[in-house]
Amino acid sequence: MSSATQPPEAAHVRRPTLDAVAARAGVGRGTVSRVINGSPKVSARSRAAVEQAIAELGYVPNRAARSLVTRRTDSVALVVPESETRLFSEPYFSAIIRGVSSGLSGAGMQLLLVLVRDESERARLATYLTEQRVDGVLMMAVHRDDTLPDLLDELAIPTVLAGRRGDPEPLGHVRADNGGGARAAVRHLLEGNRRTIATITGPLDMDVARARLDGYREALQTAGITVDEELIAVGDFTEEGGRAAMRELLRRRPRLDAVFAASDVTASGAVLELRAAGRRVPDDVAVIGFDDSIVARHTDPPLTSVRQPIEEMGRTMARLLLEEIAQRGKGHREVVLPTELVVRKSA
Amino acid sequence: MSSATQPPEAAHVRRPTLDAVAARAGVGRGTVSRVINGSPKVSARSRAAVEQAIAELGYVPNRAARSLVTRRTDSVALVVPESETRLFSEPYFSAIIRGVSSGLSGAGMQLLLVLVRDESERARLATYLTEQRVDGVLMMAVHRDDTLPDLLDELAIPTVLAGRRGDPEPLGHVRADNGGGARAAVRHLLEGNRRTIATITGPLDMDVARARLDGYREALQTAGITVDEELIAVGDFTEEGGRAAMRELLRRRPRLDAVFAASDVTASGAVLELRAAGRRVPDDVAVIGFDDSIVARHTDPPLTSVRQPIEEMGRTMARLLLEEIAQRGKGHREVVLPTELVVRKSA
DNA sequence: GCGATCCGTGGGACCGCTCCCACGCGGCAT
DNA sequence: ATGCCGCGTGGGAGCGGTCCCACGGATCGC
Repeated sequence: MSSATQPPEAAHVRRPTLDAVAARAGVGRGTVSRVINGSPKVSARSRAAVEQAIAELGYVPNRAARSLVTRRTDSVALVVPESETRLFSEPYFSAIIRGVSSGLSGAGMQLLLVLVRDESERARLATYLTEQRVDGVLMMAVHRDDTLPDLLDELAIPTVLAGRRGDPEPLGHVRADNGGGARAAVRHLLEGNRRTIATITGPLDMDVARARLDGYREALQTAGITVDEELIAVGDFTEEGGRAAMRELLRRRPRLDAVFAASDVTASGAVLELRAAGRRVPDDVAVIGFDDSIVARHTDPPLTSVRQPIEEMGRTMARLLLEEIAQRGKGHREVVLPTELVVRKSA
Repeated sequence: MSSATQPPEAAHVRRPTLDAVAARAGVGRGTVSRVINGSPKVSARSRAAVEQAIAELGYVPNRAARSLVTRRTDSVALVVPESETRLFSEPYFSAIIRGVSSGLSGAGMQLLLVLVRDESERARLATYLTEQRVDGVLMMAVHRDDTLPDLLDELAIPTVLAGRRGDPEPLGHVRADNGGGARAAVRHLLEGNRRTIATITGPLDMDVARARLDGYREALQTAGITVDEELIAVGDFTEEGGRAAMRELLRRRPRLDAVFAASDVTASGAVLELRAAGRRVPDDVAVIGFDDSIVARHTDPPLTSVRQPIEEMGRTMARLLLEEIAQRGKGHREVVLPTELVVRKSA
């Protein structure tokens, strides 16, 4: 396009400024600014002139200049404890991001990804957030004793959590209906005429784990079955944890005929251990997982599992955050999204 | 901490500015700026005074103001075609992000995540990048005919790709030694006395797929075996593609005794199909996958697979990009990282 | 017909930083 | 003593927007 007289190191061409647009359109800076920001107080002819000038010049406002004066950055941070990216059932991470990104797109908001590796980085993040660097924060995988959310609350930075730390949770958050999912799973097992139903939980300092355990209890009680505490083993969402818990359960209650695991990975560990013990799945023992992750489709037999609408959760988080940013205090809500039992071969 | 006389809606406390620091330290603005940016032309006593003032005030420079004048944003974008996040062996995505984030941390660079959903978003991204919004761009999953990289090249925006579009690739990029990994896999099969070794490729418009296929060919030729084109089936990295390709291969060459698949997911599809056809894995047919993803550990039997150092790739991408940003034109390099065969039960 | 009202507009002030120029001052050569 | 050099330094001039005030002209009511 451009001719040969350009300097070879053309680095960073100067982009047209608002002044340039104003000059070309034959109006003042203020008017151009108004057009860009959609103010109604502009005559039709001025608006047309400005819009044409913008198109001709290929003008795009400078973000830095704008945010210097507006004190808004038009970007939000998604904070993820690095330790969790590995542990969490893998697609979860991608799906949340996909959802958040989709919920943000259209609002012209940037997504900043912040992985927190260790305590020192966690401290640095605190400083970081204290600057006026983001308009809001999304947090994944918050533990019960995590203080970062409190800091955010204190700094009055709009925040939305994925899941809650406890009940009640003062901050806005989105979560799946973990209890409902667990109840559905146990109900399914009962309908399959299983009577001695065990469960392997997640770490009980996480609300998801507690909620799933509570759902398990409720479903049994509703069916008029007394909960046998010996049928409850604590896991940690890992495969190895699932194996260990399963061994323990088999020792305590050898005649169990079903297991509800709080994650697919845990369930896959349980299946391995059951097979090692000579039990057939689902013939002797039925197994249900949670998450409906990729693992569920690839175990042998494929796992019946509770699906949570992860991408939808991400999208909802973004929506809540945008609302909260737009009108502080109006938000601070919680949203619970439905789960769904996906029946495969293991139960 | 603060007393009760504060207004209830304390929103956005005014942070101290550089002027405030200068006043407190009893120096000029210029000196404070020099200290912050590590200029050597500051006397020890001035520096000490400034540093103390900064600490006392809890001063943090305003990013927007700085980048307005420096024309740097201190942030880089990671561009990911949304379609790929689903398709790609899942942990890949997380691992790259983890690596990039780790490579970026310390350099004080922000990571912007940009998922490109469709063509319209792709076009918008072009505009977006034309603004002075990021100092550099990382791109994942580039296809052969992707024009975005060319645009970036044209705009003189430092860019590093994950993988290359073709050979040669003018842009800086990082990739795994796909050919070497494939050769190692085939060699392993040969050492296990397999002689009729088939392969299921990925989509051949992607360099990774081609490189793995080439590695397969080379390993056979090195062993003095003529490549039988009927033993090559084209897949698409999906499970269903793997099944279809496997069916086709069994039809063409019923007596094959090994399969090298270009991804774990493909391999898992192949295993399912082999079992459906009554073949035992690995007894009758050995199978090797690629990626060493989570899927590999959970199939039955667990897959022997070629591991690529994904996180390391992300880290390296970040490093190359930072170098390129620091001194344009010096970079533009390519880095190839080694792969490694992980032997499990399937071969 | 005249003042009050309103609408659209131009442009100064400012956001918080970096860049750079000019200046003061001490040390050294002359 | 005089000049020169160079090191530290202060502060003015922007960077490219938004905000808001003041102003001109058309409209309105009486």
